[in-house]
Amino acid sequence: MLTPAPSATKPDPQDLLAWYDRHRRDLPWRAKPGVTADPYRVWLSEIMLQQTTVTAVRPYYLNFLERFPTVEALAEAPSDAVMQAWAGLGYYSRARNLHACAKAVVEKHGGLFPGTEAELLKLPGIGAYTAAAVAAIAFDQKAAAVDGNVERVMSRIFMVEEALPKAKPLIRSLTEELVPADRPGDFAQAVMDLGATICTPKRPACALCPWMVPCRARAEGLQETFPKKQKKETGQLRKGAAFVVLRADDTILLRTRPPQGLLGGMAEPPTSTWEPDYQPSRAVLDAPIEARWQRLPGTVKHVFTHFPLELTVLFAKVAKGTPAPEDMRWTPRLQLHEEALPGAMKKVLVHALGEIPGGKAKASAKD
DNA sequence: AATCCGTGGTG
DNA sequence: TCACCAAGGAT
Repeated sequence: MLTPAPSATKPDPQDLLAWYDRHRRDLPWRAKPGVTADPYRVWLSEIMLQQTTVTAVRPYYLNFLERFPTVEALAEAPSDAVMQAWAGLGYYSRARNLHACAKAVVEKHGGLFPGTEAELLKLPGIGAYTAAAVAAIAFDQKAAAVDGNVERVMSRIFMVEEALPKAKPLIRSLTEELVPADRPGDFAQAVMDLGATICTPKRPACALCPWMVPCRARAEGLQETFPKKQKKETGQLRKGAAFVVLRADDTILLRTRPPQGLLGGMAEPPTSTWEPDYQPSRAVLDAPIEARWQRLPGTVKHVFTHFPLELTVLFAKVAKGTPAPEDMRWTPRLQLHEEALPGAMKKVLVHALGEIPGGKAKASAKD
């Protein structure tokens, strides 16, 4: 051979499992060592953890478990209660699918989650990753759960030059070959713990890594350049107006967004359309109700996945008995915290009314 | 296959 | 400030 192989050593799953036994994170949805996990809790946590940090999920998970202790309880709950409990966590289609999935498990599977990847995959809100994760963690199936952590770890270990997402099939097959037959669930959680605590996106702690020796990227000093990714551009700023109406009986005008699309099924004060060239000076023309509108100083800014939003807030007081326009309703100000209000809309209400009693949105007045 | 979906933390 | 990212799925 004229050129030496980068590394002939293969990563040993047992080395990772030994590391996991000493350094595993203690998480509320994670069963104690040697104990088989409850499928309902594993599934619930996996849905919440999709594209969401452990820190953000923890309080929501505990609250959900208290309000909906079993899959039956969740299936029987009204949709409003589920959406309200999810409000603030983001990606609200997850909440709708979560509810639909609970109903399907009760109606089609007698209240017991199916134990194979293929059957799990048929349920709403469960894709390739979650099916494998639940199968491995809750049912000891030899399944490869490939999430963002695993993609990062594998792309570094094997120095995958192809960019994501094109590299997904290759990374999946590389992962499948490493899943051990004896502890597939622990292996899945071990790779994710490694990615979350050692093999981090920036400044990975390679010196502490159980797979430092076989890691090809580390051998080249190029670990931080993996995984390669396609760039995506940030969206254009959209502007609009939000209308906060306070009726004399201390109620606020709200509506529910359509079930599909952005913030689907969530509550909000009425707003104009959101467009790049929206003129706030003409916002009163879009008002849902006739009133003496007061344009509040400053704006509310919010960043969605694919575009930033800037809302001008208009405020009005109206007389008791004023009827709500079509498809809108009056909610007592003291019950706003029971509404399924996404973060952006909480910011709007806080901007106009001050802190929401029992709410937990942060104020954000600018300009 | 590429786009659409929230939010909060971080360097 | 800002780009990046976090236990992805549906269409």
